[in-house]
Amino acid sequence: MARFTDTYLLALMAQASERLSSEFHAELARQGIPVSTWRILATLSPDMPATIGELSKSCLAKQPTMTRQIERLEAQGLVQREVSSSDRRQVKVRLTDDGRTLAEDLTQKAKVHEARVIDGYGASEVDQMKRFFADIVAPTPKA
Amino acid sequence: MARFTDTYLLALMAQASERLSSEFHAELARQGIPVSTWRILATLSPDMPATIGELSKSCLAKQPTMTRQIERLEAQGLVQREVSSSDRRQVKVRLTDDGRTLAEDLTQKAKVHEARVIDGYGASEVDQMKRFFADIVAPTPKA
DNA sequence: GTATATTATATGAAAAATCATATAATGCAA
DNA sequence: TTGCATTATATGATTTTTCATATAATATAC
Repeated sequence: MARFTDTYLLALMAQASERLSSEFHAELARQGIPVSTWRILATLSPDMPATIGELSKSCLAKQPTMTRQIERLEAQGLVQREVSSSDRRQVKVRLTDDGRTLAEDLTQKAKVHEARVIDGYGASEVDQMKRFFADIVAPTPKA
Repeated sequence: MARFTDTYLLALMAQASERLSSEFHAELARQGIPVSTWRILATLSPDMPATIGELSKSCLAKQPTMTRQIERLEAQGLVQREVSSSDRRQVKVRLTDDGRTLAEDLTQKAKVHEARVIDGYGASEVDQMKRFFADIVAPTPKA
């Protein structure tokens, strides 16, 4: 009898995701950058402000965690926050110039890594995969 | 210009993985079971001992984290540990009867949830996906 | 408009994860 | 065998994350 997790889709998917990311995460570690910080910078790149709530969804963290991560990044001068004018409950987070510089460097490296990961799979296969994932994350309404 | 993370494969994959799992994780939460505990129980199911190192890889946690999670589960009577006879550095972790009972209940629910997630995709598409992920997790040696 | 419900973020207290390193068993070379 | 590198797990100190809940703004019903 095999392990349950050897055939359970969500376990395979989570492990595959982790595996594919791990080399890049090691590169981040060499630069002293936590994965959680990378996710925030990547989400705000190239210059796309987001609220705490949007960031917490996108970065797979709970809201209180995100509030505190943003506090840290703000203290490091990588992001700045500002109350949203349309809804004063919301906090809009955006990259500072320093943050943008770092984010551009990292996203560039991420693209290189992505190309290496993708290499070996067919372009159409990769495209199909991206659409599959993107549709799960933000489903296109069915007709 | 779109967000970097809207087209970055690894971000899409991680978010899709999280999204698909979230409903089941909510079910776990209702039973007061942390996701980290679920991952361990699932890995040891149906009755497959594993070492601390194997568990930490499978459950996406660092080794010191896994040591402490296993301490907690042992205190709860869900798993037991034993020094491996073949290599006395290793610790073999296995489900107790109570642990197995809980794990069987949860894996059953996970299968039901998986079926619901899969529903809507073609069987061959799902199969292709599983093979794709499984091959990333445990690559089959190339000829 | 007022009261009530809902939503977005913040925060204190507690739990968990992580880093760096220690300990101990094994493998390997000479 | 001895010595040295490697591997597996444990642990102290610290940082992060999380839970529960507070605060404040907005939406809704009346």
